Amino acid sequence: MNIGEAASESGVNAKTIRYYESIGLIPPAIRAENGYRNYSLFDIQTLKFIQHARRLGFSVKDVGGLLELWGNKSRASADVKALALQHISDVEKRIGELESIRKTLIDLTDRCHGDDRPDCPILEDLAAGPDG
Amino acid sequence: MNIGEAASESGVNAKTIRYYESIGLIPPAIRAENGYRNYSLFDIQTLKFIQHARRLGFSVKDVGGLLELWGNKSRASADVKALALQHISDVEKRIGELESIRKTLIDLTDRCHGDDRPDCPILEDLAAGPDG
DNA sequence: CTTGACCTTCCAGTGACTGGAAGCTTATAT
DNA sequence: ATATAAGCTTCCAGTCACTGGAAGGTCAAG
Repeated sequence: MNIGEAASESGVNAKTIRYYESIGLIPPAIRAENGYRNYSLFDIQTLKFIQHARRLGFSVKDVGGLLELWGNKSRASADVKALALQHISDVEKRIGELESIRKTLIDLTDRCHGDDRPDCPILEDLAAGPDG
Repeated sequence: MNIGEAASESGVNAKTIRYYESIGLIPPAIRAENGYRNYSLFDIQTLKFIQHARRLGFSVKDVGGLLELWGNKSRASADVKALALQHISDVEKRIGELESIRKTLIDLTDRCHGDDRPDCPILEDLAAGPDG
């Protein structure tokens, strides 16, 4: 399977596949006689795994760790769970930050009349800061 | 005021201040005879404004727009409000995505026993995909 | 036999900084 | 006075995870 087909099968962009190879996330693809990369069904499976983990917000580095655990028959599920739990905690932290930002923004926009008059509490508060 | 003091007064890293100058977010600082950048209280105010807007997750480009509106006496508050409302919608979208990711991750980790046995639903589901 | 769709490599750009090197200037301690 | 440390300058490189584009080789269809 050429890289284009591998891309559409796995859902990972061809350019991204080459990129993953270049950073060592996946091993170098076997080449055909013409130099084209050749992918097996297992490679597609790996790419899909990567895609799913990335969609869940795992960093590429974390995905590397997950791939290793995935390929390692003797790994403990505790290792995987630890990585996932840490990621959940990161995600929750980020959600909390965004919620707080959202609250502030809604508060600001509620107080801005939003017409053609020039005075604007949003700008005033940005100038004054969170406590002003 | 030198850049170091401007940094601690405004809360914006000295390196970041130079960066903002280099990309044109702030005008080039006036220089002292020794070549050092010199900042006024108004500059500090501007840097604080930038810092607050960045903390609320506005992109640097958006901050540029806000700064313009802030400095433009004839601007309409509607313009500011529109920018803020768009940003709220972006933030909410991102929160939604993260919530969905969080749900999936919690579901996965709940089903992973997390001990020293090697079988792990997290890895299995990452391999199988969101529907598998 | 040519067109167009693939594939290859390599380089550059994105956003928003951050780190570090090399070389000034200034302030402090002795 | 001098040594040292802190602070300033510029410029280049690296981060993260791609993405776009140029220049060129290969392949299948009309």
